[in-house]
Amino acid sequence: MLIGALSRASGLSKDTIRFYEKHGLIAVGKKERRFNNYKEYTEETLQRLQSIKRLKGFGFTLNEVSELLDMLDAEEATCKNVSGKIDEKVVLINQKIDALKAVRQQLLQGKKNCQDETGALKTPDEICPVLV
Amino acid sequence: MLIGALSRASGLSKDTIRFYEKHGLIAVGKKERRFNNYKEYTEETLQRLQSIKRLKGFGFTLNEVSELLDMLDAEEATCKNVSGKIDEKVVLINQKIDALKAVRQQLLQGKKNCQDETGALKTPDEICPVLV
DNA sequence: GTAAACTGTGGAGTATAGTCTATGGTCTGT
DNA sequence: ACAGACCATAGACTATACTCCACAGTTTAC
Repeated sequence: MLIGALSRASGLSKDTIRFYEKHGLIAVGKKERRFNNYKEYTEETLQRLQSIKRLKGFGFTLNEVSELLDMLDAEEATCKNVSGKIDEKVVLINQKIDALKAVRQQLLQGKKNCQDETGALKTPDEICPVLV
Repeated sequence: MLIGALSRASGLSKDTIRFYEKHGLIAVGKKERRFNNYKEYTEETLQRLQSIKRLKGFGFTLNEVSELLDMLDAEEATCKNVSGKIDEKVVLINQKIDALKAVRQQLLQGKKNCQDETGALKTPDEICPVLV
């Protein structure tokens, strides 16, 4: 399969596929080249791209996806190891959520200085204290 | 005040201050130059930098900070207008939190395929289905 | 008087995840 | 034979927010 077909089959642009290639997420060696230098991709590469899409959907960065695929290549992609990665990612996500909640809290707290007890703006047309 | 003093007073690096200058968050005109071309900063600039730090702490991006400071310059930084910006930001934060929760859910759901009812890994040493 | 510390400008590099452009070779249909 | 579609490579560009570097002039301390 040439890159155009791979692109259509995977739903990823040719540029993206070449980008993944350049960054080692999928590999195309010299032996897979046609006489005219066109790259010939295999079914496994397509499956690999689908794994990448799936893992990206899980919120993993390309670096993390790369690590996971490396584990697959090394036959170390066991449930135990992958679960470990998932747990790490969940911890990070929880941290991000907490950070966002804190920021939201800060914002609403700042806004409170403009509001009275009912939530209405006290002095809608004055310079807002949030900025100073 | 020269940039070194401003840097110490604001807690921002000289590079960061120059970066903000280049992007129009603070302004230094020709009249504020000493005879030797050194820039002379005013107390207002220091306060402006502190506003920037504060607003960044609220989770606003530099572009948003820029808009807010522009409102200040145009004397439109009223509680009403600023509250509007805060509300927009809170909506965005809520969206981000929801997206992160969805991703977390996906991850935990994926992990479930490796677990039995008690949460223990069923087949810890087999290739994890999450990757395929 | 000279070295260290400071200032100015412009531009490159960092991380993330691609997208877009340019140039040139190849293949397919008529 | 030639247009139009396809392929390869390299490098530029996007957004965000700086950080670092090089080079050059200035000021300060001993």
